Amino acid sequence: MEGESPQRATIRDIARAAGVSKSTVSLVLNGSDLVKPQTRARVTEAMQALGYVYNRSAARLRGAGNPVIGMVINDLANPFYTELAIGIERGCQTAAVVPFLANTAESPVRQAQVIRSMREHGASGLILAPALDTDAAQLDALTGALPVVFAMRHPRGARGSAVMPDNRGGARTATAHLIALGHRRIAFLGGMPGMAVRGERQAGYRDALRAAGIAFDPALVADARPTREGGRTALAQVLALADPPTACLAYNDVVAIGTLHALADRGRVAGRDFAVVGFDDIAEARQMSPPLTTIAVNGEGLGERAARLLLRLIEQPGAKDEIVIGATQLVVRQSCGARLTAGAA
Amino acid sequence: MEGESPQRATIRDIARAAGVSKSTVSLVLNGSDLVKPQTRARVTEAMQALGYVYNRSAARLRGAGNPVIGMVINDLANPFYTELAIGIERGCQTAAVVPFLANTAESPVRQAQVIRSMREHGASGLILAPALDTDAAQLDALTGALPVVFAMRHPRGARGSAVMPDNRGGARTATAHLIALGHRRIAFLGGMPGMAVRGERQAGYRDALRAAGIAFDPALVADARPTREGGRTALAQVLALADPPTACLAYNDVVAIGTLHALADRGRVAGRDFAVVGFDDIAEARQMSPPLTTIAVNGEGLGERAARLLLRLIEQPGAKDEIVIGATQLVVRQSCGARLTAGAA
DNA sequence: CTGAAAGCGCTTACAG
DNA sequence: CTGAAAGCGCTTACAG
Repeated sequence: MEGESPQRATIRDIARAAGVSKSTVSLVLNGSDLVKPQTRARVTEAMQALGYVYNRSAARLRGAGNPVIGMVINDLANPFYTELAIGIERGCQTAAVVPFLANTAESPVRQAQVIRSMREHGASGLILAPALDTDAAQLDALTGALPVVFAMRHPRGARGSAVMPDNRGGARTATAHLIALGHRRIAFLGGMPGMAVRGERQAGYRDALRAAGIAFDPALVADARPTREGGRTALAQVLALADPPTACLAYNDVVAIGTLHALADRGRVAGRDFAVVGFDDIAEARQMSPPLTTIAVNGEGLGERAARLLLRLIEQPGAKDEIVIGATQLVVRQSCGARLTAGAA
Repeated sequence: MEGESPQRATIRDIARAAGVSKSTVSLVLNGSDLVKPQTRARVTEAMQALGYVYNRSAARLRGAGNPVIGMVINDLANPFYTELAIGIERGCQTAAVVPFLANTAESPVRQAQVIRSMREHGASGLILAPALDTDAAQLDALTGALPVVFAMRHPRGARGSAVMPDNRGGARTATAHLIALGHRRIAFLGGMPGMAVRGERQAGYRDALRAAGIAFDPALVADARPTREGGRTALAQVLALADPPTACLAYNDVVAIGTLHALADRGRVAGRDFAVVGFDDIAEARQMSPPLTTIAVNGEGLGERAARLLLRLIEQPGAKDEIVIGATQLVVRQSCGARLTAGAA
């Protein structure tokens, strides 16, 4: 039954065993209907008996078979990017392609290495959540003629498609929500200058302020690394102000969660003593105490769309690059104090 | 400069351009010192000019070059497994190998598919954090003669190496810590019956109870999915007891974090009103409010060791399988109330 | 429906 | 030090 051969069985081994030619075996492998059912059965049996496993690399060398793609993620330790990666992987499943994974940890140097490596390993396309400070020109040189779709960030000037959420619109909605709740001094917390995504979210924040006739106060934006720790320090910074804010929009959920913890440390409760709204809606957001109000971006969905887009680009070499902007949605939970304030209003 | 050719340049293109033979190009590619420096320079220039990228698949077909490996993860959405994956990926970097990634989401069916797929794509070995209810015999058939190293769970009877933490010892230490703090009624929260890792951790918990002469009370163990949500429900279950516990050991950190949130919801503060200890020490644990006392397992380190072990197994086909058990360490923070109780004692 | 032949991009002896 | 030749496991026309 098992008959595990020492060497991996090849197409010619099974041809010999089934008493047919290599071509015939290849035909059944590819599901051709040129093969007589009886022959096909003999071949299939032989494959079972010899424990045959198809060699896709050999097929690909000859120019056939499913592609392999590379996913290059800037920060897998951030739950949002994990969700993105899960979505990409799922998008690949349906097409029976298997993705390479690399985590660059925001290092452009590492990023260059892995892109090179993935190309050498035969990746037919790349999904790239680019590292901070990625140089567009260098990237173009690296990716060559390969289809690439950027996720979340699109390095200015780089060639390629992209899928990202409506950062500006989402931030505008979130801020408007806070304003509707009666807040006038609203901080923008976390993220570092130069982060493109943060720039967009901050623009949405200012849009909403302007629409409500609230002057933008630079003292209310606190830079910090986009981590839980960053959220803590950013909150501390604005709370120390002479005229502190009563609410904040966080750069992302991880930062927002940091602020929630920092609030708890001070014995203040989010949603009652201070309003916080996040961005991303990672799985964790719903689980917090109090549950985090946030802008849902659907990271898995974005990942899946990126995968599908890339697969299409690979299939149709002439296809033009595309930018897809995913819709966002305000998810009201408790950290913004909506119910309380709404009830009081 | 750029000269991106329509077709990918091959070794013979660059041979022609440099005025040498294919063999010579191959030699410089592999860093042989049989090539005159001047010749090497000419070849290297030609590679630059033609934008040559090495085709590792072709090399591997011929039996050379670095391997590619597959990492198959049961639950990438759990931060612990993300850390494991990051470690694996890092372990691969040093050896210049690139890993395939698949997330099985605990589905043995999906797991079988991806293993097959990765073999077809030429993976020379597998790191497997197996899905629940993985059938050892079926798995053995799937992995064939391939080196495999299991991470975290080793399906009973399956062939392969493994790297996992000292679950029993860690749980024993954690429980003993709680006992030393004065607790007598200590719950074991989360995880489902049949999970191997949970069995080990629970055994350690009972070891410590026995050593302290505390009778094991089955009412104090609450099954629940190993998620934040599971942690909430498990805590609710034991708190509803007539004679509720004053402390708990959670199956893992994610569960522990769920209990922390559930406590906060009830206006109780962990470490003062109730002691909680987790298991894994994911990055998040330190960030909680209050910070989570837990058993550090070093997920990234485990992943890195798994990668190294696999690489060694691939390199030395004769090598025997190995089981490596990683040491664990109690990290005392605040959720166990150590300082308070210790001060009071 | 099936077989013989060429070739994908490399590496590896084997000669020179 | 460098070149000609065979072969890794497949697929693809091309004949029969």
